[in-house]
Amino acid sequence: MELSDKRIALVFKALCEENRVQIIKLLRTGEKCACKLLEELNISQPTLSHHMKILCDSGLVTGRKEGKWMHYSICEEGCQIAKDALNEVTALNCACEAKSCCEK
Amino acid sequence: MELSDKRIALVFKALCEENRVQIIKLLRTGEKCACKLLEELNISQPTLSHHMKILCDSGLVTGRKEGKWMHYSICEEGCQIAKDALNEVTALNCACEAKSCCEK
DNA sequence: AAAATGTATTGACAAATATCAATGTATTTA
DNA sequence: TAAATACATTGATATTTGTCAATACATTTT
Repeated sequence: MELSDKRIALVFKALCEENRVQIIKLLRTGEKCACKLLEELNISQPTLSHHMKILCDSGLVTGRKEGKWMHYSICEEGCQIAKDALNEVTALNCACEAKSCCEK
Repeated sequence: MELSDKRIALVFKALCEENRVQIIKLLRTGEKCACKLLEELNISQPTLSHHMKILCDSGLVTGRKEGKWMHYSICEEGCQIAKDALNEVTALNCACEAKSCCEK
């Protein structure tokens, strides 16, 4: 499925901030609740909540509520969509690559 | 090579803005000069120059000056680094995935 | 039911970002 | 050499973003 440019920007917005990169890397070892993530980061609880919303909006991360806990994990489908999007936007179309515009 | 979280954020910053997504997609058909890109976008020349700087800083795009023209193209090495980074930050470590923290 | 706990939301503010007009700098053309 | 061209930089401004304290909400515990 083709994503809009706006949607692609939303996906990669997740990874354009250092704390969010750190958060998703923390989730590589599996599902973690927000309180656990909070222990490992030097940010306040509302700030974490803000970042988790952006990560979930991107599709790279998903959340599961269990009682009063919020469990976050990496979403493999969302990650595959991101990888596909990155491949797509950077895919050279070799047919036209040889000559450039604006020759001297 | 392992990139720092800050460097990863810089790479994906390139793709977190809609105009920049559009720009890199325009470059898929091959090298283009700034004036050609400008024709296809609804932004001013200084704004394009600003976005090209961010794209080049990310490593996804590279620039080549020829006379008064600036030719931009997708940098395959930089794109591979971005793909590797995306794979790395989203790579599940299956050993620990089964159980979560904060059980009820 | 009251207190405690985990998380989201709100409001405020500082910092970063996107944007354009004006200007500067090379380079080319006349 | 003067004018024109292509692009970058500067300065200004509006918007967005990241941050935290305070508060609200839902759930669990006592």
